[in-house]
Amino acid sequence: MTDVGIDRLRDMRIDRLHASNSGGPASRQAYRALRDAIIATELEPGQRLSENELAERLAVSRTPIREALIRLRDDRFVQIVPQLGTFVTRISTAAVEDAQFIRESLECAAVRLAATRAQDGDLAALAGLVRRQAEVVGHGDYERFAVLDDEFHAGLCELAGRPVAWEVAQRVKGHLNRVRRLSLPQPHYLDEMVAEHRLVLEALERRDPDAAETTLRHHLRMVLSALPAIRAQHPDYFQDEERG
Amino acid sequence: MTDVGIDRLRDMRIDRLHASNSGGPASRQAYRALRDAIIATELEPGQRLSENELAERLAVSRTPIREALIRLRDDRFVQIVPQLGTFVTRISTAAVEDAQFIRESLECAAVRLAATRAQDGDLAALAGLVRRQAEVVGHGDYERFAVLDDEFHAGLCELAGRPVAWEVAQRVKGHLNRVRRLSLPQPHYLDEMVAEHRLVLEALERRDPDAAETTLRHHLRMVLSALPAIRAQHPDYFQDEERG
DNA sequence: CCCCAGGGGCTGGTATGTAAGTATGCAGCA
DNA sequence: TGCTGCATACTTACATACCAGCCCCTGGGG
Repeated sequence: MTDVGIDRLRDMRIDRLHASNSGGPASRQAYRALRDAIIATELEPGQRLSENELAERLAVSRTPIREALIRLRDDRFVQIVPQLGTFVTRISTAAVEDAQFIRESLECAAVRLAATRAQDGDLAALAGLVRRQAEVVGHGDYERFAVLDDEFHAGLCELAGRPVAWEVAQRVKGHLNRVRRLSLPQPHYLDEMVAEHRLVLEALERRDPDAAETTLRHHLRMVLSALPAIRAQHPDYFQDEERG
Repeated sequence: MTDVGIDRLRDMRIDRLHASNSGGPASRQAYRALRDAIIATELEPGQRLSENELAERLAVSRTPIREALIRLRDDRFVQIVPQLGTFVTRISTAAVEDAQFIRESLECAAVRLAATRAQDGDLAALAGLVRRQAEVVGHGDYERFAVLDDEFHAGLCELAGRPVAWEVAQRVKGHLNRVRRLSLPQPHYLDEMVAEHRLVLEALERRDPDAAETTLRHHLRMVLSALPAIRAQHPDYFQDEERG
């Protein structure tokens, strides 16, 4: 396990801690700040972290930092090796596929439920969401689209009466987002996303569980298509040379 | 939120900490000990926990206890209220159904994969497992069966090439186990379990994903059938009076 | 020149101390 | 009798201090 160099730690934008993460206890703020930084690869895969350094940089003691790192370890975003160090996990093809499997299983099961339970009013709200997505894509606002995208998928689980499905999916989704961030967003890619959202929505309006599931599954798998290209571009970010 | 009384804490069998949980750092041992105690309702739903009391009882400092409680909160087994106390979560019908949904979604997706990927040798191993289950049920060994049951479901995910599915399922399964422990095990119930395992196995041997999924889904839902009776028997263990 | 032994400086794991906030019970008053 | 307000004894959240173990570098011997 090579050390990328702790100097990179200085690249992390700690102002994240004072931005959207300002709510709640320090440990939770630290968790969000570190998680965001890892997903954005501001903290690079393989990089060694130091509890002391992080504590100093985020202006808190080691205790909340430690609690944040424990949660990140459960999320598999860091690997804690006693008496050696804490490392940002390298991207593993297997781990990404695991995350994809979990998300796909949960969301597809949810969308089937949604197709049978959804009320017209709920679907109208979802339709409005898709329209707004089309808008922001027109303006090339990638960040805003990411938020609306999350809201769409959260909405699906909500409609199914299983918001917990989205909570779990969101936790593993970080691994997918880290990969997605490495590929430059292409406008035409975003258009496809919105179009597929629309297809899912239409299947729901027809109360067709099979079509909804099939469409959503295809939609969710788009993310993985960019994986090989990214691994070729950033081989040092991956831990597996061969297909795992 | 009423306090059941901290005296109940003394009921917890701390020797658990020195039994199967002896491996690893103290924080992990504490986590397992507390989790086991909660699932076995040695720590009762709604009961207030004290970091100091637990630390004293498990003969460690408050730090590892605290880290264990944080993990348990992520698992939704305890609820931490700042400056007030930490409480064992009451059983929530909604939470149990959530856990059931997640487990069912993941395992059913896995068993479909297993039906297409399984090698003959793997299936033979699984068959041996089912045979051993029949044996221990014959001896009325409930504890041993629980272990073999876990191994069976873990094996399904393994065959699918998605061991992570079982890891996630196992974490939420604690909520289901806590309910199951409250219902007295009936020998004929165990026989049914083994029979259904056999049905799943046969579907796999036929490489029939649909049958495997349907059978497994029915099997997994057996646990929930006891829920209303348990709620009637232990109303104080539940947080929801109505169906939620 | 090469190899190996040892010490210093890290690491995470644990223990303990400090601060801030809430429920509770009792004292005093209407 | 019933209500109000304060002192107190808890709680968690956070900060600090200490410990054991590993890495690495360096200096001395072969």
